[in-house]
Amino acid sequence: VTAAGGRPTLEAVARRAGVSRATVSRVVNGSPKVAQEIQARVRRAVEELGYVPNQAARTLVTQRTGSIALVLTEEANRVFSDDQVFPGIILGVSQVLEAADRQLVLVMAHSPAGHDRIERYATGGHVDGVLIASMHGADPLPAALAHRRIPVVCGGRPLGRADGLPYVDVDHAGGVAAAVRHLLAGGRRRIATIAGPQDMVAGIDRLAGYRAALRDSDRRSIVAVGDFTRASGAAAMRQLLADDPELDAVFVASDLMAHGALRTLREAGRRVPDDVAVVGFDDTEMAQFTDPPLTTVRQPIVEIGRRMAGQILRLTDGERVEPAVVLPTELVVRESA
Amino acid sequence: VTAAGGRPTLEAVARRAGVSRATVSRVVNGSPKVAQEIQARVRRAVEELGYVPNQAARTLVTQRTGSIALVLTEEANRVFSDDQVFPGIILGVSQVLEAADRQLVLVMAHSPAGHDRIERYATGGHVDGVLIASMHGADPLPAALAHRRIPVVCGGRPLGRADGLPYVDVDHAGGVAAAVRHLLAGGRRRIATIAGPQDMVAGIDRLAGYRAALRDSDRRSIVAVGDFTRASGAAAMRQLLADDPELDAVFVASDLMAHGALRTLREAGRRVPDDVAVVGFDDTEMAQFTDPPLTTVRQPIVEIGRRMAGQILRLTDGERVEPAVVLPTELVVRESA
DNA sequence: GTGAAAGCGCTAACAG
DNA sequence: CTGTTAGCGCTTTCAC
Repeated sequence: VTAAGGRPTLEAVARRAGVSRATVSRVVNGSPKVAQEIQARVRRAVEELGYVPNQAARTLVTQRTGSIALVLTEEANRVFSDDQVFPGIILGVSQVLEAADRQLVLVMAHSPAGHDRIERYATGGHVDGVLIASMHGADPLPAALAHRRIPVVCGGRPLGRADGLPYVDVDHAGGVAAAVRHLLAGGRRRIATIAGPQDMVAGIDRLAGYRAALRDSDRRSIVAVGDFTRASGAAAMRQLLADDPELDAVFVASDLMAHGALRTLREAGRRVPDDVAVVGFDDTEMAQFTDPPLTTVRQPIVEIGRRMAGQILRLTDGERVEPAVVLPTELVVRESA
Repeated sequence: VTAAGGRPTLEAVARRAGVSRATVSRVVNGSPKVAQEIQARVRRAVEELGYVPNQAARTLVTQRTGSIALVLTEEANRVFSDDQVFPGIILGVSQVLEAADRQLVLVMAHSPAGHDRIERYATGGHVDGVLIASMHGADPLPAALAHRRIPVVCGGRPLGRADGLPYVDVDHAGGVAAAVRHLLAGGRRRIATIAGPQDMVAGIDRLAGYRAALRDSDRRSIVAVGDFTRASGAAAMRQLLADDPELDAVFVASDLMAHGALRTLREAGRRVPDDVAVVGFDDTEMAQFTDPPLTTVRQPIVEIGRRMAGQILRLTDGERVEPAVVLPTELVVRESA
């Protein structure tokens, strides 16, 4: 008795081992109450036939899939950017899930239609829980899934009212404050910022952090907004230079934008850090290789993924989790400031 | 009648609409031969109950899952690198699969044990086909899956004898040849190379291409080997400078290593391109922002993903595919050479 | 300890 | 066009 795909079924193994399906099932699932001798016989049959359990059948009865979805609702170019945020999260998540013998199912939704597909996907019982790693706007997906009683954990503090959904984020404000303090301690007087997009938590929180830090020190804020890409950083830096030619420092909300800003400064003939100090955010590997190497704020991206995975595992096991996990950030000083 | 998860079943919808399960199934699956009136009635019931088909049940009978696995068998740090190769492939694959209404299942195997898990995963009928995007050594996985009759497409020419498995790769040799020709045309006489790891196709093919191109021109080859990381590029450049202080050009097998090499050259007081010309490979976004911007070889990473997805879809539909798809590369000239 | 039997929720002939 | 009837391959009481 073999399955449609030509693969052997439980029945086939049972026949070969001369036992019932129930017994084979017990052995395969590691039930302790099966005689040693029979266990051995069954295992041999499994081996010889190359039997592998059919997941669909198993899921149908157990109502569990053993997989967790990681949803990336982003426009293509952002996932494809090299700030390492998404790859880092993916890495952290997969490490933990692999250790827990769960499958990671990466689901991307570029199009708006993709959103529906994902809801159907999760609701269809394809996965036991969902991790949402989008950091954009007020995403309705988390709430929609939660409403369907599907365990959800968000990466990044959810905007809008995804009331009480558990999330994992980093201490943006703390990192920015450290950066600004460092600039002030270095004697900088006109500290500008290149902010990230204001529909993303990272963009919002980092700009807010900058404003708060400057307010404390009584300096005025000088702001340009980018979208976390190098090109936007380069453009924002030009803007800033035009707005205030006297500026002597700039806190840039991402290393990528900082890279762009460095190029603009170079083209404008400003020396870094002599004329203008530059601080980035993310501590990408790249930051060590720019000219000059970038002072930046380190955030534990991979750890975010690990925590998210940890939380969702707990949730799918019916346990409670803390509503918010906020990981620390840290200033890394290099030559640029 | 609702499922264990509290979700409504086909039966529930059928009851509510006053028809049989079969009819509901037809409507849900878009069969044309159902009376308009009844269709409407069923759809309304579906809507009201918030019915979503149970995938496990569907898969159990159709023997199809509608999902494709993309396997990344790499050590963490490489997937986590910012050369954009993996993200690019993921992007391309997901675009095509999304358009075909198939789910992408990303599967990572960092540990050796993970390899087995993946084989079980695919063999367990979790997916209809497998895409393998590892570019390392002679991976046994592709052949193992193929042996299990599971459709497989490789990203990158498989090393070892994964006999006749279809793959998608780029024209490494062609790109390198263009790079070396460009250097020669610029009057460079001592052209070194920083090669990639020699257990990866990209590393092997690019070094072979460099050797072939130089052989044609009668110059001697000067080689250092890195592992595609910036740090290794920096180290290899130091090596090269020690080996041949007179060198006036270097072809680097990846932009990341080229970035590292640029830093070493800067530290050594060599001007680029005046003293030493540098050419990279990959055309990452970063290449436009290095100092100076990097001349490099562009490869259509996203397109690789798209093609892989296209091939696997064909395969799962029982069609034949060409055994090898090789995409063109192109030299992009900027200030560094 | 082990087997028999009853489904999990859905699709796909086959009748009508 | 619609309903009836078998299962898909597995887990899980419940008897023995």
